[in-house]
Amino acid sequence: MVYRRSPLMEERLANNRDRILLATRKLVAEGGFREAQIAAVAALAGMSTGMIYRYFPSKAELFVEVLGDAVGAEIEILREIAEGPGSAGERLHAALTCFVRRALRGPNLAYAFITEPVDPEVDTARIRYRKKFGDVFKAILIDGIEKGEFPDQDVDASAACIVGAFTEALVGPIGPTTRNTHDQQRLAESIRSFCLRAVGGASS
Amino acid sequence: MVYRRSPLMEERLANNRDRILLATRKLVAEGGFREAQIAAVAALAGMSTGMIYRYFPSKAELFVEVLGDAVGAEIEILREIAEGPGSAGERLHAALTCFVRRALRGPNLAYAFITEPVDPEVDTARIRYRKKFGDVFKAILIDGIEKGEFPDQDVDASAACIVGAFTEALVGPIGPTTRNTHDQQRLAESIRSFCLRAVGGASS
DNA sequence: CAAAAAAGTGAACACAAATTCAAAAATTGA
DNA sequence: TCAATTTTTGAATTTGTGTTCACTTTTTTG
Repeated sequence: MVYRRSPLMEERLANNRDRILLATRKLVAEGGFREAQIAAVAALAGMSTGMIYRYFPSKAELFVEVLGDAVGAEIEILREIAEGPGSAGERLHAALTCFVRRALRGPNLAYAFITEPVDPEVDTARIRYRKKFGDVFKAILIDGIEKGEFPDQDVDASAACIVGAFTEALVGPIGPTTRNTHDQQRLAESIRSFCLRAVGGASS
Repeated sequence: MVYRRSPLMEERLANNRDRILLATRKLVAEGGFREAQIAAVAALAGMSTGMIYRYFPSKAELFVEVLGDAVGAEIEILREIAEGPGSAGERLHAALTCFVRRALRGPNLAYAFITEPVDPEVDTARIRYRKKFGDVFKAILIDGIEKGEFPDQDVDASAACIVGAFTEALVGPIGPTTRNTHDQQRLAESIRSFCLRAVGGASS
């Protein structure tokens, strides 16, 4: 054999992979998954369609990875808050605020990740990731209940309800309406209050 | 002209239309929208594919109508509760119970109507219908706030949160898990408590 | 530079469904 | 029954993309 992958090449390959992911993310952020056809991704990444398949076995897996990366980042942020200092109520408050704000900042991306219709494979992943979001809240709830801050409750259901509540409250307004900062803050505040009351912590 | 549509024919036509709707509903209930291809619908309804297009301009519009009919029926039931007797808290309690129960009874249908990936046209309709669900709860909330039963709150946000909360809490378990009646009742109870606390009414 | 191997290309292919439409069957009124 | 008209059929067409693969280009090493 007279060819062996050099470190430089290695780097270029990794680079290509990143470019694909980046291009996909960008397209999804702009026009949702439906705008992110392989041809479009390839064009934006400046490579051929065939190339994509050198790095990802299928469009679905590419999407799942993009979804996972984005969700993973969000969860990391949330987890930091969840495991940080403060009472359970405070942390829940902070987590909710943070999440709603971030979702409103990138409406299309949020829509795509929360509910845009895609193929079943991607959807399965989405459900998994939603569960992960729930787990972060669940941890706070368990802690709060242990410390007597929150009343006893079905933490799985409550966690799911929290995720669902802001999901729904966000996606409605996200689609067509573009809101100003003031409205956004009010919305964030409303959702937060709802969830905090629901969980039994301080209402405002 | 020697052909004029007779009343008998008129009836047959209407019948065909109903058969199409029925077949579609059935297929969706069994295997979601994805199983309800035009060919399958036609086969189940006992007619040719071309026939479908005599009654519906496109698959999307057929789906929208099926979705609308099903949702309309649910909303009718909810509205009856909402406009019925009892305190706002009681009515909210009843409405939530009813909704969760009905959804759990027909899991696939609920899944299809709540989140199954479909094309954008249908999805737009779905968002509209979700809003309608929200409106029913919103009405109860407004009433309850007026009567001093619930604390003042952003009723739009709260309504959306309620819809989102049980939607999420239901769809998770709906997909793979088939639950027994006891679990279902617990789940219904959990969701209900969450929402009632959130709204500020009696907790249990 | 040359040969071997891998990376990269993009037009062609595959595929699954929705949709159409020319022809066949059925209905109607005389 | 017959001609006019409508309904019904289902094979063929269309459509939109994902995916492949024979070929070209680039990279690597002797």
